[in-house]
Amino acid sequence: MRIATWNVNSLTVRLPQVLAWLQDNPMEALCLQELKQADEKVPVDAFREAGYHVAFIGQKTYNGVAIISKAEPRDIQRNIPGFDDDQQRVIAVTLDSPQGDVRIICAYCPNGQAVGSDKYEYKLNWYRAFTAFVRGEMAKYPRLAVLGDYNIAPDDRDVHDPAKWEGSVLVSEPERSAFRMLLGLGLSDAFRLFEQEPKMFSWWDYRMMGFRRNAGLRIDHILLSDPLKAVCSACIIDKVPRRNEQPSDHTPVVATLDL
DNA sequence: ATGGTGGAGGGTCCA
Repeated sequence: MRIATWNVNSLTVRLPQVLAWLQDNPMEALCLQELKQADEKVPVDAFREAGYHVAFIGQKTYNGVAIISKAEPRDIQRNIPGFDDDQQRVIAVTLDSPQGDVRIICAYCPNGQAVGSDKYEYKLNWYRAFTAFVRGEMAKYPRLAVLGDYNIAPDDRDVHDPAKWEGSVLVSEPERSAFRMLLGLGLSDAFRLFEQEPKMFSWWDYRMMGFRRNAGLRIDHILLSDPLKAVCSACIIDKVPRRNEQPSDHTPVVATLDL
């Protein structure tokens, strides 16, 4: 099975690109972030016609996440239980696989805006709550994948110009430490299980021709529990959709699981 | 240091 994550920066705008990409790249699960649309606007019918279920939690203007899946989603969890938050950033589902249940968590982690800002503090608090949530999910579901826009570049290999970015939001040490806490639960960054080309990124700023200069960051990740790590045979960043007209500023990350 | 672009929504806010 293949699973993927893609921050689409408005599903209203990007729906045709998502459907076209799924046509070329069938997925057992596709995690979407930044829908930027209310629940009633989520294009459930369009996905159904393409052969997919949709579990989602929408939000007007900002945030909103969805999991597109071939199998019918079960045990849908929206948001982080016990974490009071009006921003819709998390959804989790259980999917059937030949080896048994696979738990999929889709997350749009906060951006943080700038180190020291209120939004930065919110980001670090959010990560504490999210890590506790994932710890609980791991205890319940051995086969767990956590996919999303983490808004953290884990180390300098994931940054086009580490000197320029040093200490700033998305790469600061407290953020990287929060990311390592997640890994510390027993999760592995699927992309780093394999040899990769240098300067591989998943996001490029719209401004200053970021994509043309490959001035990007790797901030979209697929984390796998050990039982899924053991069956993961590939993880790639698909840069093709970033070359579309009217692209998202992010591009999909895909993991292949031999299940 | 500033501002560059894109999305949403009708002000600016967010990324």
